[in-house]
Amino acid sequence: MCEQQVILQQPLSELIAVQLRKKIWNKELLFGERLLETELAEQFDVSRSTIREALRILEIEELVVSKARKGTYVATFSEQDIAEIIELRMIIESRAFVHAVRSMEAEDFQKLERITDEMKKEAEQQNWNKLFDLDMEFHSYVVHLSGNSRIIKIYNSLQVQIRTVLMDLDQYYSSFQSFYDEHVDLLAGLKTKDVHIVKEKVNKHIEFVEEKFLSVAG
Amino acid sequence: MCEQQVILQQPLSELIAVQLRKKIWNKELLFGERLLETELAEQFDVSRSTIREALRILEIEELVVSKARKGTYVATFSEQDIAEIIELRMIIESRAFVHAVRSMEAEDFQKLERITDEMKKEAEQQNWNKLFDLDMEFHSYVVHLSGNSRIIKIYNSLQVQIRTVLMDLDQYYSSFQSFYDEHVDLLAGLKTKDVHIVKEKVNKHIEFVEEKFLSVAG
DNA sequence: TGAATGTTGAATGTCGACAATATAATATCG
DNA sequence: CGATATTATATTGTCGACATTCAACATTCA
Repeated sequence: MCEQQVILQQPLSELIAVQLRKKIWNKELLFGERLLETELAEQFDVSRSTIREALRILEIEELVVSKARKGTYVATFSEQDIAEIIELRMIIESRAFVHAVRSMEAEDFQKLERITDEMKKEAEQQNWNKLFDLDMEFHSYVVHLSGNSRIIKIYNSLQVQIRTVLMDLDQYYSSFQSFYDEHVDLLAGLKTKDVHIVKEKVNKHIEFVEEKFLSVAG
Repeated sequence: MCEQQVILQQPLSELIAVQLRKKIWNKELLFGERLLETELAEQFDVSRSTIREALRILEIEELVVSKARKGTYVATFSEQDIAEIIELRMIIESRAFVHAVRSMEAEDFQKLERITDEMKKEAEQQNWNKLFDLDMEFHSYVVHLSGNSRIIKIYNSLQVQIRTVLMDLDQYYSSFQSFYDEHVDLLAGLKTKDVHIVKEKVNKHIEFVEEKFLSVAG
């Protein structure tokens, strides 16, 4: 019962950043909404300095935009933004998948197979949230195989953005099955170990996601 | 004579970040050196909060590394790091140059020609600093043509890192002429408007820079 | 002697307050 | 009455101090 002193490994600001991210995903904070440091400080019961540092973290992820002496706002994603995100994703993933073809071993394939198996289950239960987590896990795993920490960092931020945009269409988005199929197809491509095929499948997959994207922005 | 109140458009932290960056480039701060917030605050005559925000900016550029409750250090660039930087640069630039082929117009070519002309002058005077500025300008210009603000942001950070590493070999680096020739060749490639040729020349150019890079790290 | 454990000093994390600036609301003038 | 100038308020930028944590050293005991 007693509220024990919590020992923090992470700075408080990072925890706040996580919470803010969730609030955006849950639409407790809306796109374009202004974020008042004072207000947030009171709400989370921390100082403004801590809030400021948390906002910087979100700014790196481009989830919020702040202008000097004007304030910080939850990002809005225009069609232009979405096009940019997709282009960047395409660049990183096509490189990563081609890279992966050369380096993937048995255990890597097992890992991806396990993920798609889970996807199948969640797709049947139409659990969009879990499905999306698995999608992120799938793609992250492949990107991580590249071993380039800078690219991985960029990709992580990018995924946060993608998730933010896609969370917007959870209720509209219904093709759970085809979402699963897409990943099975992608995995099958990797198994061929044929660079050309993989490249093609990755681009096709991203175009598939792109369609979903644009149905929101448009 | 009177020290007038300076009106700042930018936050102080950004100005501090610029100065810190220069200090690193000028080797007033060495790779791996620990940065004490208190010390820097006193040195720049600002508060620790301001220093902290400046360090976050440099952290995004991967010019410093900070570990929670441990401290922040000027980055060190291992061979692995340099390989990562080169890979990322290659990915971004090859895309950007191919993109540019389709969109470049007369004035863009004039701009690049003006830059290479200046490079020739500076190469003759063996002014490595200026030469490098022009190199950054040349490549930035092409990347900016892509119009993808996210990629541009990433590229800007990347260039800071590249510059940081290359500044290390100013005295060792002597092939000014070939550095200039490289860019002329690159520009000639663009003029052909042949995607295949451009791709090849970009990769060749980056390999050229890579050699210089690795001579430091190794 | 050496490993484990306290102790101390220094540096980061966090805080609340003040200063500078932008937005708004109001007043003034043509 | 509309447009501009002025004041007022709200919000970000900056500051210095306190709290917490880490690393190095000293101390104790096997």
